[in-house]
Amino acid sequence: MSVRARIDSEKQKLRRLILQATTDLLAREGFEQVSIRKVASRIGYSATTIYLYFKNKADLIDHVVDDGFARFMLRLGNTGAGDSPPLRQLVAGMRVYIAFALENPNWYRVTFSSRLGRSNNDAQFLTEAATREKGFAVLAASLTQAMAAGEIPKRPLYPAVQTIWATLHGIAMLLINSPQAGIKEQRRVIEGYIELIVNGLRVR
Amino acid sequence: MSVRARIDSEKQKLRRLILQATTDLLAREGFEQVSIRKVASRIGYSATTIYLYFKNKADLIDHVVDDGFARFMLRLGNTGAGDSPPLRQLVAGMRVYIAFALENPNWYRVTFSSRLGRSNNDAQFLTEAATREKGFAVLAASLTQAMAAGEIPKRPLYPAVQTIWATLHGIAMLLINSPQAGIKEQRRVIEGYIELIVNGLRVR
Amino acid sequence: MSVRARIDSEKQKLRRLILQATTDLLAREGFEQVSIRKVASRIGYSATTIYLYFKNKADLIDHVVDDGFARFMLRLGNTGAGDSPPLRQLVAGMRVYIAFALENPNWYRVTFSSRLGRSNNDAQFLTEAATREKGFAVLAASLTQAMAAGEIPKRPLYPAVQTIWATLHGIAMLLINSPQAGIKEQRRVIEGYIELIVNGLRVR
Amino acid sequence: MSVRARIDSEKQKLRRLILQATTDLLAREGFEQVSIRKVASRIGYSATTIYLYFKNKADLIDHVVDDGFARFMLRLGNTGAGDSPPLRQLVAGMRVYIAFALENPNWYRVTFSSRLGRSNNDAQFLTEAATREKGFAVLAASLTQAMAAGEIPKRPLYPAVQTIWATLHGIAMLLINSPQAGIKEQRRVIEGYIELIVNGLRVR
DNA sequence: CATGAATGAGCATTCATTCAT
DNA sequence: TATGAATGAATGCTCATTCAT
Repeated sequence: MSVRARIDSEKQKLRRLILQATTDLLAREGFEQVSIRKVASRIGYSATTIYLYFKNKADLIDHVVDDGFARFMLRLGNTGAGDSPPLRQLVAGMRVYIAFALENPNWYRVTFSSRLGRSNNDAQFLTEAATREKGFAVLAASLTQAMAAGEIPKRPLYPAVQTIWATLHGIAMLLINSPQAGIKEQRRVIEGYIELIVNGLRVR
Repeated sequence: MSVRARIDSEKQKLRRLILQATTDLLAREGFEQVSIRKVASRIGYSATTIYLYFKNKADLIDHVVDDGFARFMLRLGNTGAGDSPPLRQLVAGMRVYIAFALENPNWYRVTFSSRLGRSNNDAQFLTEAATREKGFAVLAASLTQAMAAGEIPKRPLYPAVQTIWATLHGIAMLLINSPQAGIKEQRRVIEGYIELIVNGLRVR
Repeated sequence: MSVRARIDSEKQKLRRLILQATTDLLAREGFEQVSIRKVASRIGYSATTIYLYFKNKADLIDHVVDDGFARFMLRLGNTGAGDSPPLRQLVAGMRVYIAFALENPNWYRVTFSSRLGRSNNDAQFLTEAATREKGFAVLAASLTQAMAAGEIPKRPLYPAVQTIWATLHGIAMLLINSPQAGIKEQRRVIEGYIELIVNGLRVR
Repeated sequence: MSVRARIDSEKQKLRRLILQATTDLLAREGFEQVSIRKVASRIGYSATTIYLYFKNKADLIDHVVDDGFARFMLRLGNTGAGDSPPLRQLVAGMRVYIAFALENPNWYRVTFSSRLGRSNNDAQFLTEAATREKGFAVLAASLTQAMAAGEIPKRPLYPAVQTIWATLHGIAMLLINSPQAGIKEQRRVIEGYIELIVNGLRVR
C-alpha cells in the first residue's frame, strides 16, 4: 500500500466512524436529536472535525441515508430464496423489505420521508434506484421471472415494481408507526398485505 | 348578531387567520420551518398574540392537523359516487384520498407521519379513525357493501380496511415525494395501483 | 351607608380579594411564582383589573407585605403573656416572632429580604417600624419594663431592640431555610437562642 | 510555560472574567437582574460564549457563589487575631463576618438566601459548613478554646456555633438592608450585638 | 367597573457554522 | 489533520403593561 493509499485509508476510517456514529444516534434517538455536536462528542472528536469529512449537516445525513440504503439493498439481494419459484422470491423480498424497515425505523423514516434526508429530488433518486439498484432489481427480477414462468400475467414491469414498492412502503410506515402492535399483529398485517398484492398480481 | 356574537366572530376570525397562516407556512415550507414567530410575522401580529389563541406550538399544530383532517374527511364523504356500485365507490374514495394528499402534501406528511403532529399514539388514532370516522367509514362501508353484493369475496373487514389504507398511504407518499412526476405519470401510477388492489380484493 | 360608601366598600372588597390571592400565591409557591396574571386568574378577574386597584406589581407586593406586617404586629401584640413579668413577656414575644415567621416563610422572606418587597429604603421602614409600630413596641415595652423592674440592667432602648430583632431575624431565617429540621430540632435551636440572648441581657 | 499551559491560562482568564462580570452584576443590580445576556454583553462577548465556560445559568451562579465563599472563608481564616485569647478571636471572627457581608451585600444575599444560589438544601450545607469548613471552623475553634480556657462556661459546641452564626446572619442582613445607616450607626449596632452575645456566652 | 386584545422586551438555550492556529 | 474559540440566528415562551371600549 502506498503512503498516499494508507493516508487515504486512515481518512476513510474516521469518515466511517462518523457515519456510524450518526447512524447510531439517528437510530437510537431519532432525526431531531441528530446534531453535529452530538455526533462529534460520541466519537470523541471535535465538531469541527466533522466538517473535514462532510460539507455540512445535510451532506452528512445524505451519506448516512446512502449508507443505509446500500445495506438495505444488500439485504434485499440476499433473501435466501434464490432457488424458489419467482413469485416466492418476490414475496421473500417483500418480507425482507418490511423486516429491514422495522429493524431500522428511524433510518427508514428519514430515508423515505423526502426533504429530510435529501434536500432535492428524492423521488427521482428513489424511483431510479427502484429499477437500477441491485436491491430493487430483485423485485424487478422476480417479477420478470414470475411473468416469464407464467405464474402471473404479463404487465409492464416498471410501473408494477413501483406500485409494489409504494404499497410496501405504506405497510412499512404503518407498522413503524404502530410500535404498540405485537409481533402477532404485525405478522397478520403483513400476511394480509402480501395475500392482497399477490392475488392482485395473479389477475389481469 | 349580538355584540357578544360579533366580538366572538372577530376573535374566531383571527384564530382562523392564524390557522391558515400556519397551514400555509407548513404547506409551502414544511414542518421544520414552522415557528411561532414566522406564523406571527406572516399575519402581521406579534408572536405573543399567537399565545392568546393557542396554548403553545403543539396546540397550534394540533389544530392545524385537526382542521385539515376535518376537510379531508369531508372530501372523503363526498366522493360523488354515492349511487354507484359499492366497489366503484371504494375506488372513488381511494382516488379522492390520493388527490387530497397531493393537494396538501406537507399537511399530509405532518398529519400522517406520527409524533410530529400528535404527541401520543398516532397509529392507533389513525386505525381507530379508519374505522370510526365518517370519512374512513366510506372505505369500510363500500367494502362491506361490495362483499354483501357479492362483488368481492367475504373477508374480515377491519384488517382489509387497514391494509388498503396502508397501501393507499404508500402511494400517496410515493407521489408526494415525486414532485417532478407529471400528471400523466401520476395517473398511471394511481391506475396501476387501483387495478392491483381491486384485483387483489376480487380473489380469495 | 351612603351610596358612595357602599361603592367604596364594594371596591375595597375586591381589593382585599386581590391582596389575599396574592398573599396566598406567595405563600404557596414563592415570590418567583407571583405574577399579575396568576393572581388575576386565581380570583377569576382579568389581569387588567388588578391595575385598577394597584399601580403595578411592585405596588401590589408592597401592600401584601404591609398587610402581612399588620397581622404580624397584631400577633406580636397578643402574646398571651400580658400579666407575666416583663422579661417573660419579652421572651414570649420572641417566640411568637419566630413562630409567625415559620408559619409564613415565603411572606417572611419577601418582607424581610429588602429590595424584593419594597423597591426603596426597606431598612428605614423596618427600623422605624421596629420602634413605632405597636408590635415591635411590645419588645420595646417589655424591655423597658424589665429594666425598670430591675430584671435586667439598664441600657439604651433603641439599639437593644434593634439588636434583638436582628438576631431574631437570623434565627427565623435559619429555621426557614432548614425545612428538613424536625420540630424538636427547631425547638432546641430556639431555646438555645433565647437562653443566649436572655443571658446576654442580664449582664452588663 | 508550555503552550498548553498558556492556552489553559488564557481560557481560565476568560472564565474568570465571566465570573467577575457576573459577580459584579449581581453586586450592583441584584440577583433578579443577572441574565446570561447581560453578563455576556458586559464583557463584550456573545451570550453563546458563556456556555463554553459554564454549563448553564445555574452552573454560573453556583460558581459565583462558591467563589465568593472561598474568599469569605479565606478572610475568616485570617482575622489577624491569631495570638489573642480565644474569646477575642471569636469576636474578631464575628467582626470579619459582618464586614465581609457588608462589602458584598448582594453576593451575601444570594449565597445565604437559600434556593437561589444552590438548588438543594442550603441550610444543611450551611450548618455542615459551619462546622467543617475551615472558615466557620474558626468560630468553632475559638469557641472550643474559650471554653477550654475557662473564659466561658462549657456548652455543647454545635448548637452554640449554629446559634451564633444565625444571629450573626441576622445582624448582617439588618445592616445590609439598612444602606442608609452611617458607619457610626453600623458600628454601634455591631458593638451592641457583640456585647450581647459575648455576655450571653459568659453566663450559664 | 372591568375587560379583551395586543405588544415589546426579555430570557435560557441550542445549533450549524467559521476561522485562525 | 484536527481543534478550540467564538458567534449569529433562531426558537418557544412568559411577563408586565397599555389602550380602547
